[in-house]
Amino acid sequence: MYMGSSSGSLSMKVHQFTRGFLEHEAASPSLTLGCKRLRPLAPKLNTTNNDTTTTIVTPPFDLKSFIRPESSNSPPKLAYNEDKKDSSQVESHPGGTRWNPTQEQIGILEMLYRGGMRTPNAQQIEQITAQLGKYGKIEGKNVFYWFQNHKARERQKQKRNSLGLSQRRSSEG
Amino acid sequence: MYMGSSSGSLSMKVHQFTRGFLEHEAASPSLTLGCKRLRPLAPKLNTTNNDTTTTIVTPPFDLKSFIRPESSNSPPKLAYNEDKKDSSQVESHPGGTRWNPTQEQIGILEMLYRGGMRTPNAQQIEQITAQLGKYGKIEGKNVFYWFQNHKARERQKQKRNSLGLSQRRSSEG
DNA sequence: GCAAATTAATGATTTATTCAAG
DNA sequence: CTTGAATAAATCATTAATTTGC
Repeated sequence: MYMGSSSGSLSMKVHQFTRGFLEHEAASPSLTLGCKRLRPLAPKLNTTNNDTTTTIVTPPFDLKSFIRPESSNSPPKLAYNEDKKDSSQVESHPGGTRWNPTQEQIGILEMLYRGGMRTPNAQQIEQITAQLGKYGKIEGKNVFYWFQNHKARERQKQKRNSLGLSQRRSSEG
Repeated sequence: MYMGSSSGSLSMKVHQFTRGFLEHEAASPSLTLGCKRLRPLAPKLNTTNNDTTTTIVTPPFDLKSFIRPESSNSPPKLAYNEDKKDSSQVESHPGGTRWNPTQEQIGILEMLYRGGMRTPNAQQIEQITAQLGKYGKIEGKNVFYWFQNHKARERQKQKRNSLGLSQRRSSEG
């Protein structure tokens, strides 16, 4: 683990608030969880023991509306928007499912990474996204994910490399 | 990555002293609560082209601006008002430390969990938060975290339990 | 009966793993 | 195979219970 703390200093309580404003798609589920009408099915919230006769104002919200029939994590990744409020014109990428960074973006990101940045916080991400947005469509979450993945993968490579070096002495000829 | 909860004109004002959160934060990517002005997150076609007339060519913007050494800004957590308890005792102070759920909130959450909900998405969380907000201050990220933690800890218990049972089976008979 | 110290519980963050698109 | 995206696991950090001493 990294964090760079918890190694002796017992007063180290400083932690940087990194992630923050990543935006994510809602992955609208198939079920319509309309919040318009809720069925007053719930009888009442049986609170533990109420010494007061205060009737808990049971919210008329239907639990079923929340509970997803299937916890399948494979929601339709359709690029649709059930509630297109701000339908901006789509860029030149049709089925744009995921961010495909441009060279400029990658370059800048790597530059930042090499510069020492590992987990930018909301503020940083905001700026990075703003800058990278000039070179192509990008969102804050993309920046966040990129750093996460890049860091993780660099470590993987490092690890593999390290192992490889040890073994690499006989084969590989 | 989350944002505030609320639906409404809830003033998202953070009383953070030094936290420096420009906005509410969230950690896991899965939520998408729209900001006041930001759209509720379009799945992917939501790129508001921020076309500023700023002709700032900005080279590669200052990397340093982003890369912030930890030592640079380490605002003391502060918030240690141990004996400072003369006025704010309500749970309405956002500048609090962390969410401490009420029994009602826990009850509803457990109810939902038992109902089968595991990883509610933004939409669900939005509603849950709205409802739970009636019983006490709460944010969307709290709901998200709760489910994450609860699920994980239930599994831990299950695992431990399972192991215990396995051992018992041997000498059982 | 209260307060400091300790423990237990759990909210919040970070990291590792996995999944899926290209 | 590469890699963005998502999830789960592990960990940290803080708060509430509980214990201990006066």
